[in-house]
Amino acid sequence: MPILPREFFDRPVEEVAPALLGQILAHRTAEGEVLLRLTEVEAYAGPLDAASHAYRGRTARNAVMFGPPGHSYVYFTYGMHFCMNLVCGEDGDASAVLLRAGEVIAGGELAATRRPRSSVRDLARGPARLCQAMGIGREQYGLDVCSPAGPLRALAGEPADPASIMAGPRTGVTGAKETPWRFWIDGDPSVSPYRAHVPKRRKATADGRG
DNA sequence: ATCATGATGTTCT
DNA sequence: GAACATCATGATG
Repeated sequence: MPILPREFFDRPVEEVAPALLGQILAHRTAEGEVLLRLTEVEAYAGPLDAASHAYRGRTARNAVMFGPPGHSYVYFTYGMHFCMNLVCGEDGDASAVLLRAGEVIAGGELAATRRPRSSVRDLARGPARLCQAMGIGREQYGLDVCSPAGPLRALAGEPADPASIMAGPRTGVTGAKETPWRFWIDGDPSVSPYRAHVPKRRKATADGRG
């Protein structure tokens, strides 16, 4: 299976994101390899996008976003989960595509070991589940997915039929709520349910009740 | 199927 | 201190 060339990622992020649907993410570890067919993604467009991690400029966490395309941006969130992006655009654009869901097409046994209580359908249905099933964590930060010998690679699959690609608002973000940069394959069972962002309530309210 | 809620700790203000 | 690109679970229809 051929690898995706760097030029694939070196385009505007809103163009790369839908093109990623149907492509394959492969991750090889000592335990084996898992292959995932991407079915749902979200585009984030650098410092001008209020929903992007690059919105307030470069930090230690988002540094890889400001580098060349075709690299992985992995971040830790909610105290327990990892999510994974692929850097897009020209070097310095700081745009990236969040990998939200996919279908495990090889290495399902290994993926199931990593998510023992999950049904097959839910193995990579959601960005944090995807990372868990694929074995993605801090160690995979900044890897070049266009490197043929690398452990983490983006492979050329069967691109999704353009007629089956849907677009809508991004999930769980507070800024730029309207921008329809979530893309998914219509009707695919591995696509995650949409959830609008809800601010968390603190334990105690300071308004005198309770 | 939906809804509500607690868990957890890093990052940024 | 507050926010956070989430998930599992338990209640309910």
